[in-house]
Amino acid sequence: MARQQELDSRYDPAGLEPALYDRWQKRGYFHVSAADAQVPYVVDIPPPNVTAALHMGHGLNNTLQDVLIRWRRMVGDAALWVPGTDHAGIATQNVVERQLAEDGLRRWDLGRDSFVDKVWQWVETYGSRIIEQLKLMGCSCDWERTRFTLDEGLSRAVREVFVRLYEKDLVYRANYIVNWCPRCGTTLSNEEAEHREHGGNLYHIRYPVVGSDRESLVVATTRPETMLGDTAVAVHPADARYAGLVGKELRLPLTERTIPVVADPAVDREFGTGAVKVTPAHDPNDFEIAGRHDLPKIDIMNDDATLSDAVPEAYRGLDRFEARKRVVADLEAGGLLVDTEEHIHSVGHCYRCGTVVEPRLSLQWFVSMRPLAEPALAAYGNGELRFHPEHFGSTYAHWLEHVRDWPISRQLWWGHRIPVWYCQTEKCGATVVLRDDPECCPECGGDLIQDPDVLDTWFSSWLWPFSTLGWPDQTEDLEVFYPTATLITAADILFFWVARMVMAGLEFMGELPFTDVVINGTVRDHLGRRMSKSLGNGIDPVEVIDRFGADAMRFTLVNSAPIGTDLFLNYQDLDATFRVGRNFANKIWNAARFALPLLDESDAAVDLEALELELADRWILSRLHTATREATASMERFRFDEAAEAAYQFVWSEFADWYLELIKPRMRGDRGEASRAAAAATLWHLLDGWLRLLHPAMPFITEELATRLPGRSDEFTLMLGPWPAPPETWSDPAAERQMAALQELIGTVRNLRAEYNVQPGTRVDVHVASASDALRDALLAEGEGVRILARVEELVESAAATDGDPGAHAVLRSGGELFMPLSAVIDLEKERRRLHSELQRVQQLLEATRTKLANEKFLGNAPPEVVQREREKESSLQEQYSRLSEKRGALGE
RNA sequence: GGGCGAAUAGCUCAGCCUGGUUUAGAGCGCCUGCCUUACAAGCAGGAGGUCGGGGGUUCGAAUCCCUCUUCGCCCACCA
Repeated sequence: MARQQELDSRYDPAGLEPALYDRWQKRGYFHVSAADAQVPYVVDIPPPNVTAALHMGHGLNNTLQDVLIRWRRMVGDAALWVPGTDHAGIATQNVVERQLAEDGLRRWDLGRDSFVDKVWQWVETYGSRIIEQLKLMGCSCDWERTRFTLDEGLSRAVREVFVRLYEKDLVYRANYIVNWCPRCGTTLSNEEAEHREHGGNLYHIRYPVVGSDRESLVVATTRPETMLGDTAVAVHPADARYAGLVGKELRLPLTERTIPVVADPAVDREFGTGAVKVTPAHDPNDFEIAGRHDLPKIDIMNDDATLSDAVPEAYRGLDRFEARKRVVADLEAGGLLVDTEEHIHSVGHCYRCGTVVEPRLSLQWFVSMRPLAEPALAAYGNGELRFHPEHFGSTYAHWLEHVRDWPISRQLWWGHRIPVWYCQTEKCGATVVLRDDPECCPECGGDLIQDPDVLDTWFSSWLWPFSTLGWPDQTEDLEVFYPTATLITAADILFFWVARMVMAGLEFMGELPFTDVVINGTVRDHLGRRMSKSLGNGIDPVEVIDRFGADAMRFTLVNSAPIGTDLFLNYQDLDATFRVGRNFANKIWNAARFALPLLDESDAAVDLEALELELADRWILSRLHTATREATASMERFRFDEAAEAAYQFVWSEFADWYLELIKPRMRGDRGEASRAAAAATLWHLLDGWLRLLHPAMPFITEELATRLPGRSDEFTLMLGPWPAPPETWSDPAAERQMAALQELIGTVRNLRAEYNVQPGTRVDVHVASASDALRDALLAEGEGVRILARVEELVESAAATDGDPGAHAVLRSGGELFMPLSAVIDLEKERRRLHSELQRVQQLLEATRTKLANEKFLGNAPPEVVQREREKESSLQEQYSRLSEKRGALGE
C-alpha cells in the first residue's frame, strides 16, 4: 500500500499540502447546509478587500479563524466559516484609475457606465487572488458560500436597509462639514480620516477695525488660506480684552469684504490670541458658531482643493498649499502678519491615499447614529457581547458613547448606488427613496434623476452577518445560522466594522450578530513597525508557505501570538522567524516515521483497559489526558496560543523525549510480547490523540500521518473529529509521581556525568539509597529505562549509597540519594565545592521555610493545607540538608 | 485633552483576574559535550531574572491597592 512506504527524514510539506486540500474540498468537508446543521457554529470572515493580496495580517487572522472553526467541527458542531471579499469602494476605484492613468486616461474620459464595467472586469480577473491564497493556507471556508459585498444579494440587503432607515428617519440628507479627500474626490467618514501629528505654523494675523486707524484684532490660524472664507471673528463673551469690539465690523485683509466680531462661548480665551477667525464652510467649530450667529458660509474650494471663484481673483485656481504661501506672503507684505510660531497639531489624512483631507461644507447623506448606538452599548453593558481580551470592550464602549453621525455618501462610481431619486419637475421636486428603481416620479409622474453618489463600503459590510445568509429574504440559512458565534478580527476595524455590525444586527435582526469578539494582534516587524508595502518590511505568506509549509507558518503564528498581543516577525530572517513551526513539523514527522512501522492494524482495535499497561504507558496516557484537558480549556477561552503550547510541550518534551525512548527496548521485544503489545497499543492511541489535538493548528501534516496509522481506511479524515476526550481512567497521579521520581534520577545522573565530563560512551554504576516509595516502584518497573537513558551499567539499590570508592553524591528532591563511583575521573575538590553550593542552596530554602513555620500568625491564618505543605517542604529540605552535609563531612572540609 | 494597555532571563512572551504547588516558567539566542540506527530542522547538560522604581494591604505579593517613571495603541471640532 502506498501509505506504508518509507517516509523521508525531512518533512516536505510542498509535496503533501495541495493534494490534501484538494481531497478535503472534493469530499465537501468545508460545506455545511442548513438542513443537516444540528448545532451550528458560525464564523464570518472579515472580508478582505477585493484588491488585496494576502499579507501576514491576513495570515494571522485567518489562521486563528481556521483553528477555531476546525476545532468546533471536530467537536461535532455544524461549523460554518462564511468567506467572501469586500468591494472596497475607494481602494478598488483607485486601482483601476491608476491603470487608466497609465494610458493617460481619467475615469471621466470613459464615462460612468464603462468605467464601472472596467472595474468589474478587474474584479473578475484579479478579485479571487486572495481566495486562492487562503486555500494555500489551508483555510476550511465553505467556498460554496463565497460572497462579495457588491453582489446581487448583498445589493438587495443594502437597499432594503437604506430604505428602512430612511423610513425611520435614521438616514437624512444635510449640509455639514465633512472630511473631503481632494485626490479621491470624495467625502470620508471620521473613521476614514487618519489623524497624524504634523509640525506646522500658527500664523497670527491682524484684522483692522473698519473706520479706525488704530483698532484691530489679531487672530491665530494654522490654515491661513481659509481666511478668504471668513465671515466673522469670534471672541469669548466674557473676555474683557475684546468686550468693546463685539458688534463692530472688521476689514478682512486681502479681500474687499468686512466681517463682524461676534461673541461666542465656544471660544477658548487661553488659546492663541483668544480671537478666532470664523470660516463656517471649512471648520466644524466655525460651522456651529455660524449657525448660532446666522453667518454666511462661503465654500472657497473646488473639489480638487484649488481655490474657487469665491475668493479674490489673485488666488483663484491655486492649490490650497500654494494659496497658503501666497496668502502668508501677501499678508506679510501688507504688514498684517503679526507673528508666526511653530505649532504641532494633528492633521487628517485619507486612509486610502494619504492625502491631507479638507474639512468642507457639503451636502451628504448621513446615518443618525445615537439611536443605533444605544442598544449596541446596552448589549455590551449587560454582558451579552463579550470581547477577548476583555479590555477592548472599553474601547468599543468609549467610541459608542461619543459616536457621531455617519456620512455615508461617497462621490465615487464604484459601489452601491444610493437608492434616492429627485423629481425634476419644478413644482413637485420630490425626493423618492425606493426599493425598486422607479420609472417616473410617483408623486407627479415627472422625470427623476438618481442621486449620483454611491454608499460607503462599510454600509454594505456592516450587514455581512445576515446579508450573506440571504437576508432580506427569510431563508432557512438565516434561520439556522444567524446569529453567528464568534468574530475574529483586528483592532483597527473595531469601529469601522465591528461596532457597526452590532448596530445593524440589533436594528435589523433584533439580535446580536455574534456573542464573542476576538481581537488578534497587529503583525509588526522586529523593529515594531507596522508591516507595509511602502516600508518594504512585509512578509509574503505565500513565500513562507512555499519554503516552510502552511503548517509551519500556522503553528508559528498561533503559538507566538496570544490574542490582543502584537506579533513581531523579522522579515529579514524568515528562517529564524518560522523555525519554531518548521522544526516542530519536522519533529512530528520523524516521531511518526519512527512509530508508524512499529504498529499494525490490531493495535487500533485493542482496548487499553484490557492490557497490562506498564508505568511508562500509564504515565504517558495520564499526561495526554492532562494535555488534552488543558488544550480544550484554552480553546474554549480563545487562548489558541496556550492550546498550541500544551500540545507542543506534550508531543516534544513528554511523548518524544521520554515515552518513545522508554519503549524502544519493549518494541524490539526485549521484555516479551505482552509488554510489546501494550506499548504498541498505547502508542497507537497516543498518536491518534495528539494528532487530533494538533489538527486545528497543523491540519496538513496531522491529516497525512493520521491517515497512515494502520487500520485506517482511505476514507479516513481527522477533519470531522472527534475531538479527543481521554477517559478519566487515564488520569493516574501515582504513575505521574513515579515517573517524576524516575526523571529526576535520570536527570541527576546526566548532570553528574556532564559535571565530571564522563564520555557519552562510558557506562557508569549508580547506587541508590533511601529511595522514596515512588522511586522504588519506578525503578522496579523501569530500571532498564534508567540504564539506557542515563547510560548506567549497574543500578544498585543499597542501604548506604557508597561503596568506599570516591565518587559523586546527590540528593533527590523526590526522596532518596544517589552515589556514582567515579574513581577514574573524580575531582575531590570539585565534588566538595559542588556539595557545598548545593548545601547552601538547600539551607537558604530551609531557613525561609522555618521562618515561616515559626510565625504564629502564619500558622493561625494560613489555610491548613498550606501549612501542611510547608511542613512537608521543611522535612524534605531537612532530609536533603542532613544527607548533603553528611556527604560533605565524609569528604572532609 | 480623553480612553485603553504594557513594563518578568540577551530577545519574544506565559504566569497576575481567583495571593500560598515551580524551590519564578517556555521558545529563541548563548555556552559545553555528542552524527546514541525517528529527527544535527536533532540529543544531553549548563549559564542567565532584586518579576520597572517607591509606598501600602496581608501571616504571606510577580500576583491586590496607591503613586512615580518609561514605552505603545486608540479617540478628540489643539482655531
